[in-house]
Amino acid sequence: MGKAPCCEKHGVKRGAWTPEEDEALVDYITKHGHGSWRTLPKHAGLLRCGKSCRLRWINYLRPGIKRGSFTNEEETTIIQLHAMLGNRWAAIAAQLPGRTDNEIKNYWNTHLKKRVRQSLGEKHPCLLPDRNVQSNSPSTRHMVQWESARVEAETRLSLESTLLNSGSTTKTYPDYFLQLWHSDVGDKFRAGVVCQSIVSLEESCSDVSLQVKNNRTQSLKVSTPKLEDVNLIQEQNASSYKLKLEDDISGSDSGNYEFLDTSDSALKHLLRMPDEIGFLGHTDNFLNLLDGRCD
DNA sequence: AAGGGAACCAACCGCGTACGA
DNA sequence: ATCGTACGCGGTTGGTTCCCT
Repeated sequence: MGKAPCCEKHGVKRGAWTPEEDEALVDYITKHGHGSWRTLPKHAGLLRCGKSCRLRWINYLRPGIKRGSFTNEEETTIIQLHAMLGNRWAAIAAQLPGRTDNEIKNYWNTHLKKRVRQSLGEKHPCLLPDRNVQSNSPSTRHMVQWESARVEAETRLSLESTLLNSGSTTKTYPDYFLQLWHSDVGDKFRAGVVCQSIVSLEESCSDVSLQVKNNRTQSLKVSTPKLEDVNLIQEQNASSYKLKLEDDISGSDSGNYEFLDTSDSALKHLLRMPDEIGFLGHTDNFLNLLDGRCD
């Protein structure tokens, strides 16, 4: 089916919003609610497309938006959640009241990614793509980007595999997701925070994507648990969890670069993670979880 | 002082999906 | 079941500001 254009291109203003436009948008939404974003600009007397209005409202004008620099606690939360969720900015933003996905995404790309990479590079150089592979050739750069993505994906998969094996070992680490589960962020998930935002989180991870080689992608629909199921999720036993994880992983073939979108599966498993699963180590900083992988 | 590159961030674009007809 | 529409999300762009030489 054809994709409908988001808005008429002619007669629609673009670029930075003026204070007058902001005022008009705020006034209208305050009085009438946003209703249909598509028709809102017309009703509010704005020469903007609905999409633009929605973005402006959500990212800037909405009440409760927290401006200014991120606190250390927020930074830590972002880093830890990103380790679990990947680039699911909306899901991460759901854990940071007053922060928008766009803001978090920008902050990650401009501040945190670099810092985390630096930190990883110092402690765990093997997790970074080969720094010697640098080229101005577009094709080579493209390959480097692919390789970088593949390394990251394999690292995630490897960590998840380690989780599987942990049942038969008494080694203290590295139960990546389990440790995260028992970290500060995991505490928040288990406590009320996860209940408040469970809907948005579940919405954002309602599909598990299966990356197939040759860039073919197919979607595997999974059912979205209802709020009342949250308690049940907590009660699932360790063996069923492990079996589920094994099922997911056995369908992938890391050698051929077929792998689960472990960001999604990780969150899904986290939300189903039973308390009974024990783990013997604990650390607040997820970077520490990688200790021992490179040594 | 100037200009060039880097950093930052608001806004845009395209895709996937939910939902109603 | 199919199609059309609207919405939400993540990636990307481009304008502005900052910083260094």
